[in-house]
Amino acid sequence: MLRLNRQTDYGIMILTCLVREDDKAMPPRLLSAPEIATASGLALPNVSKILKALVRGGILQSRRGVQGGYQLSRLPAEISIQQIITALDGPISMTDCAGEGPEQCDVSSLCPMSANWKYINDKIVETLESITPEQMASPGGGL
Amino acid sequence: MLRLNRQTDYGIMILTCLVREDDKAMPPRLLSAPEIATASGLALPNVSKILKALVRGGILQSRRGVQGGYQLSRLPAEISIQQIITALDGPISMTDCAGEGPEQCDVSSLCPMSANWKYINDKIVETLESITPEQMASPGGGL
DNA sequence: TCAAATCAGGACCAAAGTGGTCCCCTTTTT
DNA sequence: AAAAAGGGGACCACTTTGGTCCTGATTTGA
Repeated sequence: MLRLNRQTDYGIMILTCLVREDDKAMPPRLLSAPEIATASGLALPNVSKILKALVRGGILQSRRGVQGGYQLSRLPAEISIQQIITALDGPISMTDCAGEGPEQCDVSSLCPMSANWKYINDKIVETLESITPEQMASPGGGL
Repeated sequence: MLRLNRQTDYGIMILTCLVREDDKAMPPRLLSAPEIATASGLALPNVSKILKALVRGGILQSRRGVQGGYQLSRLPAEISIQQIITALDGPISMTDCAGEGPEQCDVSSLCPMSANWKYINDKIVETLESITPEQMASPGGGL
């Protein structure tokens, strides 16, 4: 069905929450995992797992300890859906041929499809790169 | 990883084979599943399964009996990657929200993301609709 | 200095999905 | 009637996903 996995879907929901909060509070304060779980309506353990992945992906920054929590690591406008997908689901790669790095395809040098798959892949990445969670949060979104 | 399943990948390979054959033979002749398996280098049982799905999806026509086989059900230029994906993997639907039909999301009328997901989904469908297996078969492909 | 709060990392398991093969039936030709 | 095809689906091993939980490391502040 060419569907994002659910973690990624949740991740985007979470980011839209955080972007909205980030907008409100100036300077932006840290939100703890339990707070984010409540705000998003998702279960804490799962939210926690997703937040950690978003930190690893460089989208969020975290601070441990009392009064610790998470915050965006850059401006909302500089975060794209594409980046979130990559953090939670790995790089987009429609087929083996479309992926980066050493090709597994035994005849990659001969196969004409390889280059075309890369092109298609890039097109989709481009589309997802152009959309921010900020836009996702508003009904019209300009989309 | 946002990857097509392997059946779909194979399906596109098979279609590029068929398009090439269709080009050669005038009038186009039927190709049997074993012939297509040989031409594509894939295992017969699997090829057979995929061909059946492509018939159900309206992309191929089949004829049973001796001298039976498969052929394109319309001109190569009228077949898109998108159609093949839909036949073998169901309609593209990045999230539950992005899908057609009755929404499962409990707050679809409130959720601002729903409309935006549909927009993103459409964009991707559009991209895949614009590419034909004919293009996939050529190294440059114009892509 | 110690307890509480908070994130980090990963183990773990049930459930679902995928990939691939095979079987039996129907249709068509000779 | 026999042989050559496709149609439909069952079946199962394997992998992936979704979700929870546990243990350890850090930070704050009383």
